Amino acid sequence: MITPSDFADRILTFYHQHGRKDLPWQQQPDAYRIWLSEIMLQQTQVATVIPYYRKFLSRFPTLKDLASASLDEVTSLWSGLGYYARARNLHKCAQTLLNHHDGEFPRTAAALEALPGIGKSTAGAIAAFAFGEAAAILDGNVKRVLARCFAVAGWPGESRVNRQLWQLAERLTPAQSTASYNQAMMDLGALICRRSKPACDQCPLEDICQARQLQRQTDFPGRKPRRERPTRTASFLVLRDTRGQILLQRRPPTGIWGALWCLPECPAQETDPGPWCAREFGVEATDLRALASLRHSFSHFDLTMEPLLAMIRPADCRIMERPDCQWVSHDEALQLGLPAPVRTILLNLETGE
DNA sequence: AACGCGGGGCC
DNA sequence: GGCCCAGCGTT
Repeated sequence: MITPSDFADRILTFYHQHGRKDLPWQQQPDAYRIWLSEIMLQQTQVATVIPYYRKFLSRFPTLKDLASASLDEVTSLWSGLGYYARARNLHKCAQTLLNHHDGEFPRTAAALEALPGIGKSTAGAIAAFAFGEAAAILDGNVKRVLARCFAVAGWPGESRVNRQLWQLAERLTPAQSTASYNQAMMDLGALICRRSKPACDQCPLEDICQARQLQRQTDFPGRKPRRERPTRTASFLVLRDTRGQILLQRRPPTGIWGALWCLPECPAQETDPGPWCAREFGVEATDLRALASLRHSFSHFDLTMEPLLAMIRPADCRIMERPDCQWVSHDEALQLGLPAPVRTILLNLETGE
């Protein structure tokens, strides 16, 4: 079995030869930029994150700017990136730092982990990249590299497997050059030790990788047990007044699309959306017309969305007075924090009529 | 159509 | 500590 120091040497050599050193958040690697990028990189690939990262940094150059922004503005910039709890936690974390930490990030992984949206791996990444702490990380890339190299069987979602991988990660992470090592492990997972078609001939661990010796690379890490995904259907109302304004409703603060602006969702059991509209919003919807339905998948169910276009009678246009609702123009709507499929429905409205 | 991806919240 | 929740992009 390879010694931790030989392992780290190989990874660091790989870093110097092939590691990514030109990512946007590596240019001025302060804690704010590292944190922002790490939160975005949870569940999301580098290529997707880059435009969002630039947008955020340009609108919120400092932690203070982010903390003093409204949640609405943060979710609006986050719109389309998914897992919106990350945006809520990002905003909350910025305010916590301003209010309780003198506007500074704590400098240890242990203290970082206490902040909203920062778990063990993200804490390790920030501590290592921003402050040089010898903290281990275990993101999806590192899990794949370690699971293959050491043939760790089982799905990392199982706590036994997760513990084993953390133990390996911590044992192998070097006390020096930790940031380069961590970056290299992520790069190795993302570029070489890919989920499918790993480029083993370019891997610095090729000769010691147990999965490769077994010719079973893609069996590691073990897959998440399959579960069937139910399908739900719901109608979403595009209520338009005579001036072409549209009614949007804010989602509850947590849960699906939490705190985002959405088209009013008419429950599936409502056979006739007209009366529901009258009860719920006190408006009379006329000229109901079905728009093209779309399928949207969540991690644990599929949603068939059936958009319904309806007119609001002129007399009803402004009777709507609810704090969770607003009438907006088409263009204003697109500026808000909308779930991706709602954005699609509104964009189709322009072209698809 | 499957798969992969970190963390929070609840019990 | 175990279980559920969550939204995209990629393959």
